[in-house]
Amino acid sequence: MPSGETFDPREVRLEKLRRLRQQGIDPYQATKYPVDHLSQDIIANYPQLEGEEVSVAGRIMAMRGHGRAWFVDLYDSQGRIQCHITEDNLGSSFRLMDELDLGDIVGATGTVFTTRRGEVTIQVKRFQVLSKSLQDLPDKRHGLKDVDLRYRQRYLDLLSNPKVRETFRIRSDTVAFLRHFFHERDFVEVETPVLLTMAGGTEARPFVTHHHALDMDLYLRIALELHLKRLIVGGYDKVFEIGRVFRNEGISTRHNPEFTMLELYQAYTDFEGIMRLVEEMMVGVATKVKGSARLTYQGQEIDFTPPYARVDLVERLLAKTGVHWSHVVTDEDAYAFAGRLGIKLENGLARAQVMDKVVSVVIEPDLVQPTFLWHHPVDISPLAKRDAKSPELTERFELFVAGRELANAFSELNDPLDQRERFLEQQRQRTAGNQEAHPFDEDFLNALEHAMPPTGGLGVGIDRLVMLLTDSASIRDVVLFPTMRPLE
RNA sequence: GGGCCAUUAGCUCAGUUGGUUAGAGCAUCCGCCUUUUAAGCGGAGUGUCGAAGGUUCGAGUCCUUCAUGGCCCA
Repeated sequence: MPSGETFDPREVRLEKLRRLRQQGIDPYQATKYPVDHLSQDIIANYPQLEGEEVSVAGRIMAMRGHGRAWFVDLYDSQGRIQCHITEDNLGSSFRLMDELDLGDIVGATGTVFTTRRGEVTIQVKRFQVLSKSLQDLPDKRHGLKDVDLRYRQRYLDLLSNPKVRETFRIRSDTVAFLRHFFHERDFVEVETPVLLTMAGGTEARPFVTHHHALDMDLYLRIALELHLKRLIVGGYDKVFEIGRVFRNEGISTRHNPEFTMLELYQAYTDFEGIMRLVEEMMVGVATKVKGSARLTYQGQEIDFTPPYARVDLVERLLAKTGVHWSHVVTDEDAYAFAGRLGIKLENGLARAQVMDKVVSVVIEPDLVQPTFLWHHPVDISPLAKRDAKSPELTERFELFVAGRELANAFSELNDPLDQRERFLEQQRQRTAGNQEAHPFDEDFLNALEHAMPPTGGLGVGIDRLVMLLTDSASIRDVVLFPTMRPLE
């Protein structure tokens, strides 16, 4: 290698940057470019735009040199537009092409024409380097494949894998649809606290943080439920929140420590009213973002056309195992039951947790088409209203699709004395060592004692919904920056 | 937490039974080329083979530990 030369990509690009600056061109000085067209709009409106001058800007993703001319593929937010840059048109500034690299951001202005091969192209009259890239791009054919790098350097994943941009566009469309859907139905969108002195609303281990000025530990929320119900007590009839919740548990293809929940509460309706709302919501969102009520998830055809099947939890468990829920009384009974079914479990779980696990193994995988699993026993539903005919059951349902829980809903428990009893039971479990047991929330009880109207509530895992809509196998494919261990 | 798998050039990947100086395509560098498009032609070859130990005359390859990720189980 001759002295002074280098093949190190970053050094080569830094050298080009130095040469540009020697010519009085600072590629980071531009503050704007008069963009008047996007790539696909030019292609779509070609016949009208032929011969017209347009200005575009974007990233150089490919360059094909032909002596005193270049073809450059410029990518903007819509996609690709080809530019033709010739010495005839550029004159002395043509030599700037020697200092360009793949990945640079440029603005180009010129007239629209088609090449001999029929591709709509901009005959560039002038161009400007808007930002110089000092790093190589991922492979232009294969994109970025390394899963670890895709998540850690999502910007490279996005700019080299078009399908990833599409996934997150669908995520944006999904959330936008839901907001519109609920605003249209007179729900009030609210924001409730993330930092709490106790984390309730479901059973999960919270993250703990510390407030220095108050010198006290605070918990990150694990659900939105208890604050939203306080707002129903406060007089709103319909509220919803779309927000991040945090659960301090394992990481898997279905679990990220932080994820997005939709929760809503509607006064003067019950879980059957919420079922109808869920059916409308699901068929609506699928139609909006996929163009159809039917979609394919991991090879399975899913049809969101209502009405959805309803499966009684206790009856289905009896049919599948020959055992009635009420005959499993103690923690030991539950472990023995699970053991007979060949379900391996860690030690130290309470009966309700064991039974939840049994249900997830025995019943849930079969629920491929949208199905409401309903009438959960009260002992695994500490915030749900009892079924009037069978007080050991609740007016609760979970929506399952492709064998996975997508939504959880119930007629909300508004009997403050019953709620107090259930918190006490949870407190007993906590004392017995169940770290996920629901905390005792006196202020929430106080709210209920001021009377909460009969209310239906719903929680939807937005990430799992987006997984379905984008046919994504892992939650990490629908979270832009999933939680990762740091390197080193 | 357990099992299996992966980690080789900037990117995507080969690398045989342990055997010479570790390869290909893209990207990069030099030269030619004014309607190409996986442009083309000629030339250059970039590396802590994830990390650290070990076995061996000899390790990308075998062994141990560790790191990160994936899949399955919990």
